Amino acid sequence: MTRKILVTSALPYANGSIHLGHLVEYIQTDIWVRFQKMQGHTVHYVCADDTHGTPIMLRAEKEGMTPEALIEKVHAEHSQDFAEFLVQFDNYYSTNSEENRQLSGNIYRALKANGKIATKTIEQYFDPVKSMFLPDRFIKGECPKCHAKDQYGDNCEVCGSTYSPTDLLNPYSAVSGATPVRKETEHYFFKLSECADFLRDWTRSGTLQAEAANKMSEWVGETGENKLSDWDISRDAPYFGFEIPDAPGKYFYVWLDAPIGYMASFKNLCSKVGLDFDEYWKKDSSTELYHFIGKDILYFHALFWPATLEYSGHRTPTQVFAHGFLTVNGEKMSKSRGTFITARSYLEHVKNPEYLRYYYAAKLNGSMEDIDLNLEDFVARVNSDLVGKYINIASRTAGFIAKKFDNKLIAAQHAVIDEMRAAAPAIAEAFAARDFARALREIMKLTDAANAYVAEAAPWVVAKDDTKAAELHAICSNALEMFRLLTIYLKPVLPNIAAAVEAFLNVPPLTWADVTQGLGAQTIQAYSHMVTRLEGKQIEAMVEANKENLQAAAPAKGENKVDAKAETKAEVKSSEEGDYISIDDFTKVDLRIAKIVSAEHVEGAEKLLKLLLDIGEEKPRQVFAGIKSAYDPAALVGRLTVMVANLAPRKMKFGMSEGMVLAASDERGGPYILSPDSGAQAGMRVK
RNA sequence: GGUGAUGUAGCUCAGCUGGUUAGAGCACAGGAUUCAUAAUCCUGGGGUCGAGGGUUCAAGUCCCUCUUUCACCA
Repeated sequence: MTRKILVTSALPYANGSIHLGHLVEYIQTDIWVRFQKMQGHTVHYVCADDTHGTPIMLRAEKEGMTPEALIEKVHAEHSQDFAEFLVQFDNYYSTNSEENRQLSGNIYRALKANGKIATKTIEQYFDPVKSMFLPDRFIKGECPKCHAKDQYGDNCEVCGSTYSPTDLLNPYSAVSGATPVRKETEHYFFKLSECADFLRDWTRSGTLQAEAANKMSEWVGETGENKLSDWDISRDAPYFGFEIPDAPGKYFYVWLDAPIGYMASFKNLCSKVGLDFDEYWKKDSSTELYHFIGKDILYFHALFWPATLEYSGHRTPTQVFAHGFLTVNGEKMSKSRGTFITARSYLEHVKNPEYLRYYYAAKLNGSMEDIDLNLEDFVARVNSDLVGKYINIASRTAGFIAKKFDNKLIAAQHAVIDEMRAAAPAIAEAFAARDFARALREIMKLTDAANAYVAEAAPWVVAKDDTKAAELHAICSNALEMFRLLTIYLKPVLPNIAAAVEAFLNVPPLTWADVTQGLGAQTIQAYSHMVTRLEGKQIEAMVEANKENLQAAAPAKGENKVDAKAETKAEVKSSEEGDYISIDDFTKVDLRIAKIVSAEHVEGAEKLLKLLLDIGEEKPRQVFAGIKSAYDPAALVGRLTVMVANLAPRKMKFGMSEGMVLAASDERGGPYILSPDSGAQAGMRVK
């Protein structure tokens, strides 16, 4: 029976590049989709860039471009990266689309008609300098529990406690540095609390992996527990997103319209190729809908999303497949170790995307466990399995067919071939269950059997005896039939190699059904090598290159809005490592607490503020600091900060600069100047 | 802190509802082979299955405590 299947991967945030962590998901999904297509099913694989929200708005502003221009640029980069990794979307769209605006509006109206929308006035922090309400991530301050400084508005990374931004002590805006004020605002809520019974049933009805269902039980609670609270789906202007239809100045929170982006991308596909949108999304649809996601966004896909669909009159997902994260060499990806590797960087150094596809496939088993990219193992595994075993079967036998038989095969027949055919259902089952690791173990076992067959049949011996030409012909034809069968099994993982094999064997694109059809008496093309070995040097170069990127304080690396936090933690950790300096090196730097006596704009300077800093000397130091973009001079006067007091004075266009103010920044924001704890006095040595 | 996962040979991983001397690939050692971009085949060494306790005729597999690593806590 031909199934109609709609598949999605999570939408990457249009705020950074695709990296190897992202690719776990797209490669996993792509393999599954290609497998299902080979089965003859009708499959549509759609995705899109997730383009809305405060981080995009602020980044566009920082880069001096419109959000639309930013997301267009990123969309082109993402599309290119995916294409080169052979991730074959049927449509790769954007959440900032007309289809999405309409669908989001329609769903909102349907939810409202269903009594699932409520409004509530809440009090939130407001940045008086930027005139905007601040998301939790953009408020920092002192942890109310452990008093650690500079913690985010939702939880403390030092003591791990969670709280709301209004609990923070001495809060400040991470956008402008200004002290935020509390301000009331009306927000729109989706009444998730009323959906508990539905969600309890839905999450336990086989739509989730067992581990994920457990996790959801924890969140949904038992009947009567009322663990779910309503979901805040609105944000105030300024916000880059969709304005709520009947609420001027209010915008849909990015996580409301992001999953609707799946629908919008599909709708766009429908208009291009003439599909029936409603057939796939109507309430009683008989089609199948699968979402591949990372375990970090289960909450959105297993609670908000099915509830949104259910109560807006749509079908709910058939299944949600969550996968784990990627570690590199057993640790979180780290920029300082050079293991925070972008898709682009991989393509530049390693080039062949199928190595990575194969390695990921060999590790993925359909569970939520993290998978490890061990770079040494990667090289060994790819070379051994792909080149040494699989490709070798053709490489070692095709020569005889060319030299002795004018590239003609004879019909193949052998017990090993039968064994390979018999394995097809088990391999298919493993692929379908997303246990690619098991599928590949089976396939490599068969590959070993093929090589053992060739070794035992010893065609190079048979070839020396002209009376045994028929035997030689049979051996090599058998081996190439085995090679063809293995290619069918590997095709979802290695589409390019499979295409090369199809050309070599002179056959139309292989499908799963071709397992039962023998190659027969067939003329093939001359063999040319299809895969070269991966050199350890390429990996080393890639890692080195990614280390260099860090020092260049380079362009934004990829981050999902949810990934972003994980990355923050990783960086905190990694900064403790790396090369060491001696204490003597450090004490050469004379760091002093400085009081900002005055701060003013510098005429003609785009980035600079002129500061006068009191460090206990007779006369305050004059320092030019490149912090104009983030600080209002008036807000700086009177603050304490840290300066380098023994930096050689430097003559600048605007006057002498007699030191340097320390500030933190990277692609996530900044600069943020430092502040000492209360009690510090101007002139104190920092050591 | 709470919750869910996780810890099996040097490395990466299998081990289903508990049942013979714990498996694979890679790496390593010895042998064979030379068709294949040193690939392939055969043989072998190597693990008190994170630690401790318990249930059972029998536990890597179930229960408890501790511990490692990861994630989530909207």
